[in-house]
Amino acid sequence: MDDHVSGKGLKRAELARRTGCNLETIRYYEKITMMPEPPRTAAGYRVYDERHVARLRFILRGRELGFSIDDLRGLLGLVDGGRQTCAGIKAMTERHLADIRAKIADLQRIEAVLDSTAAQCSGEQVPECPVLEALAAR
Amino acid sequence: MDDHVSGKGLKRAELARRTGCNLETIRYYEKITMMPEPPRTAAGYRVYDERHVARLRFILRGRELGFSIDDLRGLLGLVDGGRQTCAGIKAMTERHLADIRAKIADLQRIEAVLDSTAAQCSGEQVPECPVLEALAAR
DNA sequence: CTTGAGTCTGTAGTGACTGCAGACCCTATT
DNA sequence: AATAGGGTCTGCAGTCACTACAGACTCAAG
Repeated sequence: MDDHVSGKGLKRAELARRTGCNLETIRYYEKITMMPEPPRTAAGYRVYDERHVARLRFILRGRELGFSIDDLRGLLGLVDGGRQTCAGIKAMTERHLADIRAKIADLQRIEAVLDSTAAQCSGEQVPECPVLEALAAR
Repeated sequence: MDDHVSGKGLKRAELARRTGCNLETIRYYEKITMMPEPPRTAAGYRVYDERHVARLRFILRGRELGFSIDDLRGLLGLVDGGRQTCAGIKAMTERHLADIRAKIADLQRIEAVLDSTAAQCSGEQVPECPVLEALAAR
């Protein structure tokens, strides 16, 4: 073991497990500079610590909330720079919130169409299916 | 002009305009066999007719409603084959509806998080921004 | 000392497009 | 008839955010 101090020095798989991130995605985030290059063991194995865990969780959570990689780069830039203009973050969040709401509205419209057309389906083998007609209609 | 009969024989740009589809996407749909290869003029220009318009609208509408290309391939296969088992289509639609509903639920959860955290933003330049903390939290 | 699991690298594939370069072609104007 | 401009053709590269793989290496356990 390169480290035997309790809890310190995670390998890639361990970081993946602790964050729920896909193994390869960690390497990908490093490549696109979303994650810093971690120190390595003599053999070249990546060694992560708690700050890496926190940062990766931040990224994953942001992605879960629908922020793009670029949005998160902005957010992380603020964190890294230390000068967090809360107003800026708020504005960004609110833009994003508007996006989310638009998406919800879209999906609800789709839901209504699908729901009403599926309800009309007899299940029989008929030449015209209401779902197909709903798709064809304009 | 290759055709001068009213309304017949659309060129690619015209099909794009009439359906709202991107010009290149038409060619893409042809390549992945979602759209049939249309007849060509002597010079090699694609010539579309009303059936192409209808089919492309069907595809675009389906995509708008969140069906994948593969879903639509299935749907179109039924249409093309003539043997439309309405029950099958209904089942597919209902699976898809469940997906849509799950997506709506997800987005609403995200909306709630973003909304409440953005609301806490003072707009001042503080060391800790609630949005950032919401992201970091787990 | 071997075996099996984990890690390393670079690269290719995914889905659903979108964009571009360079060669043709067609129409209208000079 | 020559030319200028648009539209169209082709193949291929790029996008986004990953995900998967092949082949070489390293490490700990039996």
